[in-house]
Amino acid sequence: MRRTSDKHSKIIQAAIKVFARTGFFNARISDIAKEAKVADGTIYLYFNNKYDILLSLFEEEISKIIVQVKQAIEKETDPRKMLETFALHHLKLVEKNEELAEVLQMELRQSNKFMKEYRNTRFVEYVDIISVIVHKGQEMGMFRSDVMPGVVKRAYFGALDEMSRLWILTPNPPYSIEETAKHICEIFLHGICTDEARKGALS
Amino acid sequence: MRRTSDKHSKIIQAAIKVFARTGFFNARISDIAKEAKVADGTIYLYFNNKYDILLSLFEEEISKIIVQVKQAIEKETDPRKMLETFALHHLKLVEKNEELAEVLQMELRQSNKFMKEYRNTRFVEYVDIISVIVHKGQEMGMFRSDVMPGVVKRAYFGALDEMSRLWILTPNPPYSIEETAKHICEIFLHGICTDEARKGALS
DNA sequence: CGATCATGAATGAACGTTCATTTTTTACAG
DNA sequence: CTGTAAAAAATGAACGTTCATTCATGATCG
Repeated sequence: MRRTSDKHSKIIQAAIKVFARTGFFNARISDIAKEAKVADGTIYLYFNNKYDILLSLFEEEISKIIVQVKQAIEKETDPRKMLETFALHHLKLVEKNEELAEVLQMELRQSNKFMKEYRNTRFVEYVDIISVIVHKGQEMGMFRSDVMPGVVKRAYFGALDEMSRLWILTPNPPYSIEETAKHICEIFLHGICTDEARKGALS
Repeated sequence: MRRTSDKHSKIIQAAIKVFARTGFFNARISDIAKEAKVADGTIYLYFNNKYDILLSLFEEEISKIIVQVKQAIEKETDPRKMLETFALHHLKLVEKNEELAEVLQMELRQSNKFMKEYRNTRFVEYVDIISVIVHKGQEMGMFRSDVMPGVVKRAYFGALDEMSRLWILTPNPPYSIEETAKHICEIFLHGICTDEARKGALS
């Protein structure tokens, strides 16, 4: 195995750039090769095909993210704080690595082919971080026991990911990442109703 | 203009089927032609190119949806009920027209390029239905004035759309559409915290 | 020097789009 | 109502480009 140059990750990093710029289908292998400063053929020494690059990219990068988020969350004891930490981390990715965020968000979902036929366990693992937190909060009597962790995890993830889109798509976003993370977490924790409305007529 | 057969919409409907099945980039014009029972060349009498089909599809179908949702919401007076109605409508699309739901969902994310270029106003109009409701609720003193409608609309939409994915991806979904719509709305209205946690330490 | 790694030109299949030809519709005169 | 000719609509085979992938050759390493 090449060690000194580590072509494998050079290619992955190049692919992130190119996929983010042009999208998976419009990306040429030759573009990735050029970006990675290797020959076209070299890519096929490290990956089976174009799709395999996308797959590996996803596996490797999301694994790193999962580790980081889990570490950050372990530092907290309050499930509410944990949820906020998750939100912050999720949104911060746009700031830290916009190209990766774009690829993870846009390209990986261009077709449900990816989600369907390839049992996407890594992705599930990521979203399950949320449901574990929710469950913990329920055990502590802090979160309502009638909310379904399986729904909350998707809703929370979906809400955050949609916000990510905003930053990816708009040049100068109207909200800061930190305030938005807090805001969304706050909404999920306490809802948008006023206390008066809360007491009043049924939901 | 041909009236009796209306090739335009026949092609659009065929495209929805084919795009849903294979995704935009893997879809062949010849597939759409076959599905619509027209010749390949005929498609180019009605659309400029492949991309134009996607664009038209998007515009036309989302316009119909907007009209329907707005009508349903106008019947309600309570903003909380309006939010629930929106959720129900959004999720119901998977039931009513799964293929369209799939296309709208993945192509929306996929073609962020097209969001950028075309300033996708129809989509914005759809999501703005939510922010209008939130604003109304705030004016009525029913929703907290410190929540930002611009964030809530995205979060709510994102949460719902992520749930849609569940039904599109999983053969036999664990939750019913109606209960999920209610559940998500309920979470956004009141939050997941218990009353005890609410009173306790800060958020 | 044998083995491993890298190269990039050549290959071949795929597919969006065009356009010469055919079919259908329309208009209208007898 | 019928015949007919121009216009409009539809067809699908052919074109030409684009690229993923391969592999014979060359470079580098141990």
